[in-house]
Amino acid sequence: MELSYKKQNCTQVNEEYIGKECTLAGWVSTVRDLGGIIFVEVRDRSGLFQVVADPKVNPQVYEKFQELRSEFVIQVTGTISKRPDDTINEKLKTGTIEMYPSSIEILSRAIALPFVLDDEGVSEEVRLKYRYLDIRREKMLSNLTLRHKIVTAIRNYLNNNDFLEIETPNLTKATPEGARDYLVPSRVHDGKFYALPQSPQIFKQLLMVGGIEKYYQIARCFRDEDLRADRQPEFTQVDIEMSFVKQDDVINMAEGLVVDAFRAAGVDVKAPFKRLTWKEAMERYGSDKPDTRFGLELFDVSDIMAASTFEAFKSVVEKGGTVRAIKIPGIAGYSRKEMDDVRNLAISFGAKGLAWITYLEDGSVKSPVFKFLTQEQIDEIQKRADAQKGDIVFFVADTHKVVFDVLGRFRLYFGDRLGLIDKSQHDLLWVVDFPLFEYSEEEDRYVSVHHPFTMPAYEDIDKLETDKAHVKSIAYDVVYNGNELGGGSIRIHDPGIQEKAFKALGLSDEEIKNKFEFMINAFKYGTPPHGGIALGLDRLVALLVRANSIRDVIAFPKNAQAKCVMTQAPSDVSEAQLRELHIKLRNLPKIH
RNA sequence: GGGGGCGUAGCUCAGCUGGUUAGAGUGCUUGCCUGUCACGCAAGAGGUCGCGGGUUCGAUACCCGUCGUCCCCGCCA
Repeated sequence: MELSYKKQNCTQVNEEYIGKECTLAGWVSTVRDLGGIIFVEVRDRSGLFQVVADPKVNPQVYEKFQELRSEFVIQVTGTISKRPDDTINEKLKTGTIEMYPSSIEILSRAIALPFVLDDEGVSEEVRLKYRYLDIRREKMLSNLTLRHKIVTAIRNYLNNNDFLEIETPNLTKATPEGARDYLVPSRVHDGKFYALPQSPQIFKQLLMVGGIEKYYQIARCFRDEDLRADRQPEFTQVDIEMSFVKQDDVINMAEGLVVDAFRAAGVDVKAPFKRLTWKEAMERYGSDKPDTRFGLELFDVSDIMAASTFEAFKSVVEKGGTVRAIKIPGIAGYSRKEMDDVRNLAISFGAKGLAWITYLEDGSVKSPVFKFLTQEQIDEIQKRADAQKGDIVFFVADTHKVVFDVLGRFRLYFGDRLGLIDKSQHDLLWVVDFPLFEYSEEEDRYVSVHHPFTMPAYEDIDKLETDKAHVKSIAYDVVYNGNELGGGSIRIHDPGIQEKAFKALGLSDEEIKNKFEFMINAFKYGTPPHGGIALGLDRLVALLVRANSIRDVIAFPKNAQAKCVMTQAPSDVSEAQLRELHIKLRNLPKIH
């Protein structure tokens, strides 16, 4: 596209343009003033192009070039020429050609930048404060470009499969469960608040009631929780819902989408992906998002410990807990201090203690728990672990939840520390058959693992009233290299089952009516069986560009304190604005 | 809410066991330089050592507090 100020992009110009006139516009990337001749690299989004000012060729242009400084915005027009053979720069796409401009226009000047653009070591704090400059960096440009390509691939895939892209409200109703809401006060309605959506969940289900059948949205979601490297208060989900589907339909659709999204990032993966049940994932890897690029699988020794004289472990099993173990190869030589560190690590992960058996290189075997075990029991453990000289087997006894959590983290820790993870792999899998509920100690009731609209497994519907802990759900997560890319479920489309599900969560009739009446009503008017999935776009892109933080794939992210260091949001507002919103602060901000 | 790391020039950092004039690289400014591409050479400007308090004859350094920032746990249906 030819623009008024610019007829070519920098890297569009190639040797075919030699002898032709071009007009480039962009930023001054570098000025190399050799005294009698000045070289300037012009940068636009496409890349770099060298222009040369020689007083013998054009004294007026040379004079103007002496004014140029880094990041000035300029327009140059001139004929493209081949560089002398010995001055070709192979690092540059346009390194065989250059321009001696016949005219130069300074479109805008720039003061000295707060940091050097090609310096990789600049702190994130500075980068975020001047994000508009940070975005000029090649790395950020390529991250945002790849994000665009991935979104484009996703849109193409869904459009080609007959989906409609539909927007849902950002001003909506506070949701009862889940994350904390961002609230938006209503000026029109004194004392009332909208909430920003944590996800378009309810609306996309109502679109199914509305007969849309196949919906998607690149949806902004908001959660007022503490941040992490991979969590922002506002983030983007690829939100999808389909009617007349069972689990395999959604999974097949999503696999095609992930394959296309990865291809857009230059990564070839093949569908179908592996599938693990939630139970298998927990028992083998201690995680519902297992990284299966390496082994170190957990194994069960509850039966052995229950038969031992080791009271601490025995009693755990008798109370319904479990004792599981993990074999870590080649660390039997750990010093006393290293073992103390390992034990402290286990405790920091939530273990009450840590037991182990060390298989020393000299063939001897040592353990603080041998006195509680018979030789047969010791042999059986070695057999299950397939322990060799140099290995250590660690044991944790507690509730299933704690044991899996501790050993799962142990596994990741040692996988990383021992360099067992093949970073070149692209390990994609589904975790299916999640439990529908989990018990919340804090609230002393069962809460949804996924959300309250998740369909129970057909064979478990009876258990909604009798055995909540063992109700499986038709919910599935897609996992990439040990990271949750997304998850979804088949939804309840039967008002009767939905009511049972709400009751199982301990919601009273009144609460159900207040919070979900519109939804229950909607479902009375003919609701297709439906289900869907949501994929975390920021995390997906961050993983594919191997960024340390999703902030690196978001143009204007918040920092870890949920502040925008560039705009200083969130900020105080005027008393007048508050009054209009009928809001009185408990602690007024300091006068400024 | 809890734990840990960091805070010294515009940027990235060094600074010994507490010692008198706080350094380097880079960026910036100026001068010289006609084929550079991390141009080179030279000179110069640039500091509330985050802030407050304490210990001390003396604190950038030690202690306490506080603020900022990053990571992790909790939390994130």
